[in-house]
Amino acid sequence: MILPLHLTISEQLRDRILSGGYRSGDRLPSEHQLMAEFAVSRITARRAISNLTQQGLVTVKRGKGVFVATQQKVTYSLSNPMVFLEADLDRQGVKVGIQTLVFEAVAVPSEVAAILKCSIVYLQKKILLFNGIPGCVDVTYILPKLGAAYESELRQHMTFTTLERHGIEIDKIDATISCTQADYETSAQLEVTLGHPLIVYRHTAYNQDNCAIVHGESISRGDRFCYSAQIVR
Amino acid sequence: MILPLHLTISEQLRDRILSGGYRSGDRLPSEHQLMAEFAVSRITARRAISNLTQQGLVTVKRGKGVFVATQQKVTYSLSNPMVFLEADLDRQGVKVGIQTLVFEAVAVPSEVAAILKCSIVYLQKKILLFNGIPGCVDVTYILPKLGAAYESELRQHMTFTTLERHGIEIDKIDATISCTQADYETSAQLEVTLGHPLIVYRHTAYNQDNCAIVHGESISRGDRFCYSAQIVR
DNA sequence: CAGTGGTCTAGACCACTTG
DNA sequence: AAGTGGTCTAGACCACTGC
Repeated sequence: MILPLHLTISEQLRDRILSGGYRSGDRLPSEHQLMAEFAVSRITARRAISNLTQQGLVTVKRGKGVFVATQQKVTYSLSNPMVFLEADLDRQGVKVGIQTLVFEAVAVPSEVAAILKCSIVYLQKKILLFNGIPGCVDVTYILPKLGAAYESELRQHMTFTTLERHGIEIDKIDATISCTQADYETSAQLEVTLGHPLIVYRHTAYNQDNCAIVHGESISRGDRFCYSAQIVR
Repeated sequence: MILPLHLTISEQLRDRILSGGYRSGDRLPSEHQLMAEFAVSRITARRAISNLTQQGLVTVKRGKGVFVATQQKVTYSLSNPMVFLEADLDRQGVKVGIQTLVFEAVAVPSEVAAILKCSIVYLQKKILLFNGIPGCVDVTYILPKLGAAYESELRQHMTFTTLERHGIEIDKIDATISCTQADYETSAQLEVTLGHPLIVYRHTAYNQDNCAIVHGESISRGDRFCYSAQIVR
């Protein structure tokens, strides 16, 4: 089994990283140094580095160099009983900031129409900052009555926290977790490379009358975020 | 805001895909056609295609061309009450096949020692096939007594299904869901590109006495798999 | 065989970072 | 100014696909 040059180089660098030869935060050899060390062209050296960034092992800083990535994940519990994001992260010492990009009434998109029985809904797009660093893009559709009533508060706080504060209780959340790859827009918002893995948490919240009142999608950086659950018989 | 050439090209192709100009399964223009259409070098054309594959929008087939990817995800329910993978997927019309790569007694790795109170455990590495196509790499550590007793059956069936069939009931599962990017080995096993997003389901199963009996990690293709949950107050 | 993508080279210019 | 990575070109050879 013969590997392409760029792969043999990136695998060799990977071994050095995983074995501790290069530690977390260390600078890797520059492109020129790699060209000399492995006697390859610049494109091949760059391809090797690209292989490593695609595996999330290193991050590249323009004008500075290539550095071994450091991983530390924040956990959000899906377990019953229900816990809200802000409270859960606060326990882990993470402060959540909110930067609302869009808050407006829109015609309900067709995918959402079957869930929220409405023709007009409020659409909110926001970026969540974890300790000041962008970590999540959230798109939420809210029933018009609720969106209109609590707009100023919704703009600055998490949706569920706001609703609960006004006595609107969430009784049940249906959720799916999947993953995708960052498109250009999202990659810019979350400050990651194109194609960076993202965790998608798609949810629908119901009130006590089993009416869907909120539907949305939270797209978080896969390298910074994970979900936990406890399942019982 | 000026974008690099390769990005303007890939964004333009992306629009054509999302708007339906190119449909699912269609062939995109070849590298040479892109070079002509956008008057760029081959490297730039290739970079544009690479941007699309990194977003999971297209797949490349050597000697044939570049094709718009088709997405269809299989869902695994995390919700209570507990449902096992085989039963859950069977309901969705997906047949699960198992290809065991490793099944052997090993010294317990340090990360696992705190969970399974043992010095020797059975390690099983297997690939799960969904309707014959590789979709998941599973690494499981099993208490030695159980691994030895049911080896032949464990090799060919899902762990929990086998244990339940022998009266060993799982009472609780602690799980986390995160995502990563395929390294070279995993990318070869799951037939994806380096860096492909993967969903990691890390779990510990406990019996009625609240003893951990199984600990493991299922790494699934992010483009084929997702998890669902229902959370109640 | 022609057409496709995969790998690789040498060399150029630009933008950002640091001293 | 020197060093870093980012973009881009032109051109070569190879391996796989299908006719």
